[in-house]
Amino acid sequence: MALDHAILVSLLEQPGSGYELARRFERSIGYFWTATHQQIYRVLKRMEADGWIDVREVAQQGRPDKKEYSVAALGRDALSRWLHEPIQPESVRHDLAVKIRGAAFDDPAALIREVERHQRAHADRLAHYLAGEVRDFTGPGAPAPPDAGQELQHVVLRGGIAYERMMLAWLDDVLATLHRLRPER
Amino acid sequence: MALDHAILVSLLEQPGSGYELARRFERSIGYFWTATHQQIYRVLKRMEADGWIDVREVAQQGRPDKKEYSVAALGRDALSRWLHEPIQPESVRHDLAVKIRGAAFDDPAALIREVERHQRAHADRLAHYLAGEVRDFTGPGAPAPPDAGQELQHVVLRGGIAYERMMLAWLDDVLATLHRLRPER
DNA sequence: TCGGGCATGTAAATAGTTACATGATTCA
DNA sequence: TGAATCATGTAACTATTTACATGCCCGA
Repeated sequence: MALDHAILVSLLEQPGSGYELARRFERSIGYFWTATHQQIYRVLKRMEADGWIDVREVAQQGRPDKKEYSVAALGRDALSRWLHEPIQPESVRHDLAVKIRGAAFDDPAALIREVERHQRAHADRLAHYLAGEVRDFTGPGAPAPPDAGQELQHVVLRGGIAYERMMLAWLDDVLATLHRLRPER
Repeated sequence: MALDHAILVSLLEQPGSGYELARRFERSIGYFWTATHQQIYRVLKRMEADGWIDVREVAQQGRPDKKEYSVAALGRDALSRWLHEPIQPESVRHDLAVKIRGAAFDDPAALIREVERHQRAHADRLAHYLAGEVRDFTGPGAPAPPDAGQELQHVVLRGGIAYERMMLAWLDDVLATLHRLRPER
């Protein structure tokens, strides 16, 4: 289970509250590991009880108080242990592929809208990634020379960019296939 | 939840037993939706109780009897309903990306072996996909002209191929980055 | 005063993983 | 005889999702 570890990494990059983590899981780290705030609060509680993370109550002005979590020595050890363990081939969950194969038993043309929707979502995400890359890594405001952490974050982002480009190209292929199968043409 | 639907699609493509489904989920449909036999038997039982699928006891020679499942009208309806519903952006789970970002707080070079392992796994899977493509779709034994079902299965397979190629290229990028970060060099 | 953002949670249901269990047949 | 394949399951645990819940502050 890597939610624990994803949270530890995020807290090492920047300590923060459960709420802040939940927002990071909607962007940034959330692009390769999703989690809702309910899950995050539960895991934070457990990791705190296990001594993996420390809490600090932070009073804020004009906002509710928050609990700022940071990684303790035990948490660092747990992360390190996980990093040195091999991980098994990741399990994929690709609804759209199931739908495409299922379309053979329904109306393939009915999927066109759905595929177009996905294509737009991927195009948006790609644009977002590319903007982030310029902002954080390749633009004039980016730190030079980058440190190891930045290099590693950048290569993960490049993976996201490559993934979105691959998906857009494939969804084009899917659309062309669906159009070819339409009876009326 | 798409496991139900993945099973329905697989049974429409070819009726079969829980055991056979479990093996399909190790190949073919399993490349974009994973499930273990325990999950499959549970879902089959539920779908049978709901009248989505029919069972037929099949006696076999030299093997235990099996229950052959096939999709009933109610199951087809359920699948059709799902196909016409939009699906939400899929949630990603990418352990390796978490590990790479985590490596900033450990020894990045220690990840090299792990990344190489993943690269080999993706290369194997790509070779497997390409062999399947020739066998089922582009080779001389393939049916010509292909029907809609084959076209759709082929486009899903092309997606798998594109994914594996993208991953191999990205893992090269990751390795180059990790090597660049090694202190000794 | 109403909606949205900040902040934290509980409860219930569903899904997924891991471990255990059984029993037949075939092949080395 | 022992391992591998075929075949089906139960039980316990862990993870994830969805729904419900509270309360403060700020700006329109």
